[in-house]
Amino acid sequence: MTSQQKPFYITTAISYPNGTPHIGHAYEVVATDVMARFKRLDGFDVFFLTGTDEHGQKMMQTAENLGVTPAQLAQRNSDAFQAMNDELGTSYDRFIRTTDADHHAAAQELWRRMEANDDIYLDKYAGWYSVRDEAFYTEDQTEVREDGIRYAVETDTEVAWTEEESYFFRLSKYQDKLLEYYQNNPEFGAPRSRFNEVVRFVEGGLMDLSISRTTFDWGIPVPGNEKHVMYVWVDALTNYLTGVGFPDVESASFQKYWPADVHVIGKDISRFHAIYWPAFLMSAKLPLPKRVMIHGFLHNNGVKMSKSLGNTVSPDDFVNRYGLDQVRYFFLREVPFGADGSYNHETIVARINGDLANNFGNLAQRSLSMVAKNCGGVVPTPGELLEADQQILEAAGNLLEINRDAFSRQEFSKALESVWHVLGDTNAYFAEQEPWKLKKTDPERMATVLYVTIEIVRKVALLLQPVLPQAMTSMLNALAVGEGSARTFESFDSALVPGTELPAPSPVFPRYEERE
RNA sequence: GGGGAGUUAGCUCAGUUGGUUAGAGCAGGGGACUCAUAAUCCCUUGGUCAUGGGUUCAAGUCCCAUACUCCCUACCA
Repeated sequence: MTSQQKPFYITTAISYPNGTPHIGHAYEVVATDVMARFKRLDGFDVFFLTGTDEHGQKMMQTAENLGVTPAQLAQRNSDAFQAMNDELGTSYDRFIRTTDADHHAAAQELWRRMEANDDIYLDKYAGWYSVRDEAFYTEDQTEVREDGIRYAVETDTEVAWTEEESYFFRLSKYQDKLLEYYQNNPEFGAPRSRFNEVVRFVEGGLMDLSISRTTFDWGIPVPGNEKHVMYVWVDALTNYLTGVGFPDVESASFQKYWPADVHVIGKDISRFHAIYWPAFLMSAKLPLPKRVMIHGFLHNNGVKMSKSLGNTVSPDDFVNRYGLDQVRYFFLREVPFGADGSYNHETIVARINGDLANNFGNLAQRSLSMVAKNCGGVVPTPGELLEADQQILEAAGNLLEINRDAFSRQEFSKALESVWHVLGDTNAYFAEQEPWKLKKTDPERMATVLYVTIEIVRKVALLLQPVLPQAMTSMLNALAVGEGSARTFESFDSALVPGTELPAPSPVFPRYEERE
């Protein structure tokens, strides 16, 4: 890392660890990891933050039910989330926990800054409260039924008029400022349809936000009033600042990385990230993140996962069954990022066998094994390049720019599609040139065709490292590509050196075979 | 109730500021090849672009209506 490298700060949402991780968590983390790896290979100084959001009433309750302390529960499940990250090969730079000491300091400093800006006041939070739901409802969300008791319409639970002292954040003050920011930064929220929902919501008017609680104490105390703990979202969102050194705004880390380039989040929490978070930051007089990328949900065969249906799949099961790189590839290739997606066994196997094993794996294997058998196991020396050679090389050569462009908008499936288009053309090129015939008629021409083919495999392997880190390491090893800068995008436009000795090739992507 | 997105080949989806015979991948059918992971290549069958109107010399692409699907409408990725 040199100081000249451009910084790139990317985050996932932090997970609420009152349960163990599922496919949805894995999906988000993998996508973010791919983005981080891509940027690193492209010469950026990347900081990748992920972690767990451990405070709040639900954690307390879950802990109580399990007969452990909140801290114990948080530790246990946070560890499970970190283990998932490690299993998925996630290249995070820090795994943050909202129970970390520096995070306490950061959240309290954010609070003080908002307070100093006159955006926090003490009032009463009143409404129809359902003890069972732990939620307040507005009058029109409730109804008095025949028994004379008032119920929450949505959940059929009894409600009672309750008043609780609470600090409020002047969110209403930021309505126009937010709309102006959206207007001036049309790429702030993506995809467009999700961002529209956010904008419409703000246009509909913003009410001040209750940002503290007095009914439990598992949280970060409000500075100057220990009776209150911070609302969990004030606490949670601040993690993005803590991760890079806040409250020390003069620190090298904070100076370099803040504001964040991308917050990757799920569609259920877009409001917190695209409305509350920028408002908090405006209030605290801190720069705003550049982009909030909102992804969709994955459904098992179109059906939502649930424990009672018995169709839950843990990331663990997935990886053990299909393989890590295979799962990473499937996540990013199958579903346009931002849209909801569906997965099932057949589709996954089709991707693994069709795309990875057949189109790509086999192309590498057929060309490399010909090199091994007919070129003395070294990178062949190409002769004069014909038009067919130049065309296919040019198509592959364009891939880096195409991928940069797609990645800048987190369009992973588009990026991968462009790569596989070239792989398809390369298979056609290979078949058309018939190097196995040239072996007898024109060995020099054969050498050229093989060279062109394995050079394309090299370019593609470089590009696919973010998605397929393990397999592409093998692939680049098979091409005797050196470590270090030879494996970054800096070397994309260079080429294999004729005469370089190559190891004996073996298939990189096994086909998925059904068990009997 | 209000708001957003969508409805294109069997399946998953592309279709730029409206312009000639609507595309891709997978699946299906036929053929070729033998370097390769029974992989690959070539050819090919599939669409009245949800429905009904309208604007236009010209509409999948703009406008209106209808039907259906999904999502948002204040705290689970």
